[in-house]
Amino acid sequence: MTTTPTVYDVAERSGVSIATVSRVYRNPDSVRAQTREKVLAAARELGYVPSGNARGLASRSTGVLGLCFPDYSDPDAESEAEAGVGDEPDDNAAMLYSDQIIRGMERAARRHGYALLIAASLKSGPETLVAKVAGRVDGFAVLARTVPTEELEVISRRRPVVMLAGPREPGELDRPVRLDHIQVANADGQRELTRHLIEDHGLRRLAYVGSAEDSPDVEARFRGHTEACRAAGIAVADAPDVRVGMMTQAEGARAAATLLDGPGEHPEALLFANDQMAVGALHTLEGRGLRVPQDVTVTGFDGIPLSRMVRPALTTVRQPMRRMGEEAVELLVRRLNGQENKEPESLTLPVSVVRRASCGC
Amino acid sequence: MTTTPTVYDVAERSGVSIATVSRVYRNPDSVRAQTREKVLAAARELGYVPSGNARGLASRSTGVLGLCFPDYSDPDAESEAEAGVGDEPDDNAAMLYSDQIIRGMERAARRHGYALLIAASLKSGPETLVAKVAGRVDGFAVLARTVPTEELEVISRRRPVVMLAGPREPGELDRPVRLDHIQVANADGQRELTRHLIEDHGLRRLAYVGSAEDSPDVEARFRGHTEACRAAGIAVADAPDVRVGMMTQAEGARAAATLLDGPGEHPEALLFANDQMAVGALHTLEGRGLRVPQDVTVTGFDGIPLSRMVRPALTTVRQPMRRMGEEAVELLVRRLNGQENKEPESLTLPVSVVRRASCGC
DNA sequence: GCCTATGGTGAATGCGCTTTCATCCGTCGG
DNA sequence: CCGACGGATGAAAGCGCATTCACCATAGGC
Repeated sequence: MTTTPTVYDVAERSGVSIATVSRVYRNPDSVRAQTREKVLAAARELGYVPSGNARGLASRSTGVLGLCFPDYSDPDAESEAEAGVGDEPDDNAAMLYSDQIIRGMERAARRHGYALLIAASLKSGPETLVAKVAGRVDGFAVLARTVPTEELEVISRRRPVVMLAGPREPGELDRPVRLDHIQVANADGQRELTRHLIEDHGLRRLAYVGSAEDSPDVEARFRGHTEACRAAGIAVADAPDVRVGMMTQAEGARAAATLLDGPGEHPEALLFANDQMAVGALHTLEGRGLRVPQDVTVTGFDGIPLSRMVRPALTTVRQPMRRMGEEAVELLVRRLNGQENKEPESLTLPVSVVRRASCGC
Repeated sequence: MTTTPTVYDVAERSGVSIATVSRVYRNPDSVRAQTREKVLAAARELGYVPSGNARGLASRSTGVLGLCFPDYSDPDAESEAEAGVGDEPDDNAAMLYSDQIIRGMERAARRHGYALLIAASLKSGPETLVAKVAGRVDGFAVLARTVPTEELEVISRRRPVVMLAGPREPGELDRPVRLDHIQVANADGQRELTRHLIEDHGLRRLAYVGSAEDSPDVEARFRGHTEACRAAGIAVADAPDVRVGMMTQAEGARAAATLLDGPGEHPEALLFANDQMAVGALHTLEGRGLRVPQDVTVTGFDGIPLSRMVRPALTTVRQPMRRMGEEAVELLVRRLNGQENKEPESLTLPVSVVRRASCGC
């Protein structure tokens, strides 16, 4: 690897100008076949690989879309899993959320001729994410509040940005940042699920487990739950019955214990704001000899693969995460094709209640 | 979006030179705090986002690593899944192979300060992949034979490339392309698993199901199987007992049926070259009222999450896919840090037999 | 009080490519 | 036989940044 060959080298070797070399790659038909072959041969001999940077710089576009997502990784769980001790259910399942989005975006991006640049937010350097992603892509998606609002504000003035889940309009109330936005019908889904438990299964004593973080998604889910309860004349508190720190299996197991150990009769149904926690609860219940759904009903939210693998299979609300990734790309592509100054769009994807064994269906 | 601001605009607005603006981003400490603030303020006002392209061009590196993987997508399965009809087990599980690698690479890349550019191979334009990925990254990994050997040959002369799984040295025999290479101990794993069935469970009539494609991985697994059989004095054919086209659940189910319907006593154990097929076989067996493992033993290979969710849980060989992704990044990073002209490395990652219910453990 | 460090800054160059615009040559109509 | 015309190619001007190198001021050192 002395010095990597450039258009100049290829041009010289094939006896043409750099403009022609460029044409061979960008618009082969505009070059005489014979000339083209000469150039390609020279390129092959030299091991010429066009510089994406130079190309992007000169043409003012990269052909790459980006995705920023939060740093879910738990270093401890990670190393433990790597060590090969036991199966790593939590980790595998937990990742699927962002994985599905990646998958969806990748596929849609490919259809439109884009590649996908992914980066998890690093809490390190100040402008790390901006530099790493925003500067290298034509547009990108951000998972919830991965990127500081202020940065988003600056970037979104120059590049299409679509926010996935999370708040509709981040930023101060007086100066909101308006972005394209895609979310799922969290409230609708949970409302329907709760309604199902109440009306179809005749359950009345429901307990809801949400998260402590300020998550618009979880709030919306709880709101749906509340609405369904109110509609059925069931009293509900203003806040979830239990709030956990992280929405993991371990926390779900703990929350279940808390609810069962509470005063009075235990709830007939434990509703969790995600599947992870619900699965954790299943373990707790099994450990205590309580049968699901005969003794207690358990439900989740998300529809991760794990939810249908556990016994009993989990009744949950399926989120179309892959579709969300795809829609994000579609939106970005639309923006890049001349819709720059249209008003921000907000898309709400429908969810579906998946009735499985854990609610008695 | 009139014209996007550049260093020049920021420089002018803050009354400094472009060199200083550049310093503010690349090496903040080398600029007086007061000057720095001025610059950052101007940048904020203008909505300045440094151009990754220009940066990469000037500094001759991108800070991005790449991954090319095959286009697994099955459009039909896809749309069906999106339509929401039923759960989509096959799809979810099938993707995990590359997802795990992505995850591993992403994480390792992040640790080293790189972002990850992913692209599935498109059979379209000639130099698509090269242009899209190779030109934009500092180095990249290729999953098996995703990229035409000839392209790889050219690219690898200029960029670190590591091949994941697949052949050790692609290319013509007389002119092999030597790349860094990471694989798993396919033969070891299968040998150990087969040995386990023979010695620990006393099974003798084993049937192996592989794939028809020319896959070095599957070949290696079958070789391990063969060795274990020979070592135990059991006769085996030169080829798998059944070869399927794609290694899917459906094909696995079909293969199981074929084996059970064969002449004479049916095999005591069905060994599959991956988990997908084994899971499919489980369905077939259940449908016929055969108990696993009492009537038939079933094993897989890969250790995908699905393998432990099914009933009975599948005995299999776990591949450290995530680790493979991580090692790929480590290798690339090492190359990028001055090991350019070292001999190609080949790394074989250990696998582990996971004994679960489907073999009687 | 002169000379040398030292830290902060600006001028200028080049990274490798795309993209007009101009040029050249051969061809065709008159 | 001449000018117009069209296709293939070359010349040259950036694209936005990093990076010497030179420069200037100030701070010490003698």
